[in-house]
Amino acid sequence: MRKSKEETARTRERIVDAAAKDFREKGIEATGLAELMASAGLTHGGFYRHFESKDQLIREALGSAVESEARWIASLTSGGSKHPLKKLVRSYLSPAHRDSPAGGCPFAALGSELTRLQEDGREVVNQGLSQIVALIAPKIGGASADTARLNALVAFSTMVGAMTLARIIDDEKLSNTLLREAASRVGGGGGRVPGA
Amino acid sequence: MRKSKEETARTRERIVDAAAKDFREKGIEATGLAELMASAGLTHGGFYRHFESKDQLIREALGSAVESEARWIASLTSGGSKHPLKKLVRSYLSPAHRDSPAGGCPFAALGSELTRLQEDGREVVNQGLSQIVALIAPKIGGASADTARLNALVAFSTMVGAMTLARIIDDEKLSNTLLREAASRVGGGGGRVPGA
DNA sequence: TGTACATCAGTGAACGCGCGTTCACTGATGTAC
DNA sequence: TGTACATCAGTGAACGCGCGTTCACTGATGTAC
Repeated sequence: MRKSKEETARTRERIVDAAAKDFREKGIEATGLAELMASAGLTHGGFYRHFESKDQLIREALGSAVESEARWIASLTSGGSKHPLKKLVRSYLSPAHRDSPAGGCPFAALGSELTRLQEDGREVVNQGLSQIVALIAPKIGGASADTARLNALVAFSTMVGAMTLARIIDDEKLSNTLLREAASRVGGGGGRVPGA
Repeated sequence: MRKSKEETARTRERIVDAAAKDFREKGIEATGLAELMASAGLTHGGFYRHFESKDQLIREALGSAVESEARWIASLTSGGSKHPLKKLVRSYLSPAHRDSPAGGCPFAALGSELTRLQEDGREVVNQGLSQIVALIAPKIGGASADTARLNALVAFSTMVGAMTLARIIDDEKLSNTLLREAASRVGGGGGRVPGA
């Protein structure tokens, strides 16, 4: 049953993608390898042909999730939009994002689990965070580049916290209101944004 | 080895307290019953004399953690303080709180795990959240009582998000700066607060 | 280009381990008279 | 108040189960000549 190099590479990618998705949906610890391999269309025995350990997969999956968030932010804030920050904030703090954590922000989906990561995983996540902050900073602005980065970090804190609480809150109306209000506080207020 | 009613009640409380602490420190799923009973000074076999299941303990421990946060907020914001909100925000967003999650805010310590709780646990946590918001609302103010509560909820979102990210961030200087900056954004800025 | 052999991706059973839960047992507490 | 018995908090061993990990095996791919 040996597979070609290309197919092997594609399989590996499929496992990382499934992990990035399952981890955000069910939590890292709560996701078993057998379950995860099944959602990549494989049996669990083959896992170790691709990875040394679950820890290694965690690192790669978190890296992938964080990178795809960065790409998502970059695509929303680039292009000739008049209000890139508003677009980003509204998209992030949308009910759609709240209701599908599997494809969304790993900081909101896994926040408290990320604080307990060991060194290697923390490094990946920290690098991703500073990348995200660097993308938001020029859109949010500030007296200096440092101030802009700090503004971006505080704004991102609000977005992560509001999304986490919006997912905890049972009352859907209150949850929606929180998202809307937090968005307006962070720079997503005012009129409609086309395509957001 | 039967114990008196009073001692039995104290033992039960000790288990709940240990759980409230261990859960916030290591995560709910990651904390085993044997480990938890040991930190209450018992062997694991006796657990089921006090609780029907781990799920029941989770509910009680979360209730306890959330209640003690409400008491903490109440004590900080009551009394004749001139700047009760500032006092609360600075205390919440302190490096001391960041460095000891075991005794701190369960929303910051367990945020993403709380989003995956089933019905009973969600209810406890939702009730606690609205209690906390009700305590902060009069201190933060707003055009109406509803607006004040919404302001409080958004402010709390920022606090939870900033604390979560501050715990993820490896660079201690940046982590401290985030806490300070988030505090000033939420109403904790300006000069010193005596006793905060 | 064709043949012979080594490699290795994927399968499915099995490993030890720690989990939540159950149980027989002990002996101090609580209760009935 | 004192005695006899039932209750039950806590212990420590054991349960089945699912976890991460390992392994023998299969057969298509890759390589050497």
